[in-house]
Amino acid sequence: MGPVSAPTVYDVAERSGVSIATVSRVYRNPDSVRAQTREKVMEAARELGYVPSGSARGLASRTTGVLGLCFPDYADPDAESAAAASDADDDQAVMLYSDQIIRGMERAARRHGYALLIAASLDGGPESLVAKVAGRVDGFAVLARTVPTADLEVISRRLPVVMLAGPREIDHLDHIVVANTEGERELTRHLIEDHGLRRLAFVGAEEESPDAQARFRGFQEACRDAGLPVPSRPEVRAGMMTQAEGALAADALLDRSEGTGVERPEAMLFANDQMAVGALQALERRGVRVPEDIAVTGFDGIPLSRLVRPPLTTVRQPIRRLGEQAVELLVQRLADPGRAPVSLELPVSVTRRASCGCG
Amino acid sequence: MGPVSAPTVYDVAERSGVSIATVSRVYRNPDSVRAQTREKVMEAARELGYVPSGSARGLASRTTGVLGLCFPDYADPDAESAAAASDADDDQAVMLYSDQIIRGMERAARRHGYALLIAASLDGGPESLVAKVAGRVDGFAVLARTVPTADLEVISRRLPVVMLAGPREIDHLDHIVVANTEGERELTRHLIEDHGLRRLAFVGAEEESPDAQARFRGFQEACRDAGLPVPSRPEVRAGMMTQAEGALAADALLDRSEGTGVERPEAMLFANDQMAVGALQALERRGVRVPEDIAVTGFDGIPLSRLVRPPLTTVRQPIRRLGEQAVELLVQRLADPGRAPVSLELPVSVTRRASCGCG
DNA sequence: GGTGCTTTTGTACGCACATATAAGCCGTGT
DNA sequence: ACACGGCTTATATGTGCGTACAAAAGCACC
Repeated sequence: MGPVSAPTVYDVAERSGVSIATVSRVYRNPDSVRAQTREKVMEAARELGYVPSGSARGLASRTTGVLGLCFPDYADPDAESAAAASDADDDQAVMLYSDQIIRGMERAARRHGYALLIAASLDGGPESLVAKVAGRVDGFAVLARTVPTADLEVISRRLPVVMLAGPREIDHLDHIVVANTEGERELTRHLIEDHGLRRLAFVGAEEESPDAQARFRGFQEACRDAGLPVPSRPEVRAGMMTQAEGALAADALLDRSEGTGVERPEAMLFANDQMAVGALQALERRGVRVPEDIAVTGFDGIPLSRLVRPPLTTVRQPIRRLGEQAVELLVQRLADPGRAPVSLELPVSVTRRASCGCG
Repeated sequence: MGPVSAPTVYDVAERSGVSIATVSRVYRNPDSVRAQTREKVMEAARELGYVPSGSARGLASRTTGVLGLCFPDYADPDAESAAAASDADDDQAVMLYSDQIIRGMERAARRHGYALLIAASLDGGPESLVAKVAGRVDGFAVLARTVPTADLEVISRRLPVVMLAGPREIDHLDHIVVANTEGERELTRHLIEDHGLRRLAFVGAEEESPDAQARFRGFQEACRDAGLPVPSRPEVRAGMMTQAEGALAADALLDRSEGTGVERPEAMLFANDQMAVGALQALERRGVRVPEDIAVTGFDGIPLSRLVRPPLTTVRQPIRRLGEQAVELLVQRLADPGRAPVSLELPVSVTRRASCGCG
């Protein structure tokens, strides 16, 4: 039958003829209760269908055993049928990214005995989802730009918060980024030095994406180091870092050179893999060969990047590690709330595949 | 500053000169408090860094606003460096599956104002992760075979539980499955009738996988319907439904026919996409062409299936939908605890691509 | 049977908030 | 002057469990 009014410690205590303290001990520290008593209690609990109330425990013990994650979900949660039915490509970028963080955090959390509470951020009144999460966890991670800084300011005074993959908006928070700039610089250097390419076009994204910005900086640095002209802004800016936008960007770049006398770029460097994959498709449609006619690169190292034809040269980003590290930082800070704020930069690595002309 | 001792309603009430009840109202039902009073309270809260305690709220209101998910994680959580560094392929099968459920549940949960608490199941004493989750949520979903039936029996008497993708172990629970048998039967029929294939080899998995079993039943039925010999067991059984195991299975099948005089099968039907993808790689390595020399099919319809060469004919399974439906069932049952147990079977659809000889 | 310990169990209070109920305020109508 | 009604806020109690401290029960030994 369905759930009935929930039994409490008192019910179990009464049924097994002990006090509530003993019932509590059986669950929190079984060894502190004589085996015989423990059995009595556990049997009564089984018979009654007793499950300890997490809320009551949390209240009494002042800890929840749960860590949280707030991430953005660009997809409209109401557009379910369309998205689910077609597994819309446009979703994949964000999805893969946050999914991997979730998985990384879940694993690391489990190692430390925590469960994971996740919520895509949503703007709202004083009762935003963020506040809800914040009240139910011992600490949590926030993907950049998902929670208003003002809210974070308040919340971070009450519990540990670690900021992921973005600018450090609040300087007393722990903070993790990946080496976007270094990675793109190294990738660009590879194209220039090892493949002798000169006319490079960087495809960025909306200005607000700090990742895309940092990667563009790396691109600039490599150009400068090589003595090439240093563009002050990306050649093209996509709106959403999706496959569709990547295809559009590639088309735009080619159109630009076909009509006019401008020479076609020798390489397109995309701010992420999704766009690069879309570009590969667009190029194939136009009969432009990769890498013979033009080199293409991405950034992130998502699984797709290895499976497309040609396999995509990219910069592998340890996304899952990002989630794991977030948990580690949270756990460490819970153990030592007083320590100085930590800022980590996770290393990335250039993955050379066929799309740039490598093996 | 690190987190300090958390301010409570009392602190906010005192600072803003109202009672704690008013503070509570401001958060739970802002409109029930005069705007002027509300502002006073909110400002005090901001100054103090007040965040309502989810535990206390849960206790007092007897609801948490959180739904849960228990799923299996076959990966060893301690093997972090190896797995994270290489993004091991072997992980992907499970990962994609549970990740999609997580995403589906998260979206649907958010639509209904819930957050999602996730935990990979872990055996343990009376304090297993499952119990922890159960105590902190208003209801939760369980992937088949992740929680001992005995535990579920107890927990389901206290709160709604919906069982996903597996046998209905407890008959008073809500339950969702996908049409595994029908899907594989239809797929097999397609190979037999439309491509004229006769020597079919089904690659299953460890016996305990109910999904693989159900799919094999569909395979059997199609063979029977077509008047072909009906195998009583899969041609090969993989251990883990991973790419690596799929490759091994493909090799095993080919080796078997090469050495001996046994004719090579005309088609390999894998119990899931991951194995099929691994098989494609193995076949390519051996110089066996797909679909000219042999047809290959999968099951699940993961994004990869469309990207591999050749694109994989498979059965699309609405995994994300599974998660969404789980939430819907939970929400409905929370609204009406008395209603009869629901059992859903989600439809699947055969996706014909090049790997079977289509298009 | 009593003594000095150790182990096991019980009592009582606190955790932070929700909410039912009561009280207060203010303007209106009698 | 007083009762009334609608709106706002305060008081008091309940929520289920953890735990310090106290009490009791074992237990070994004299």
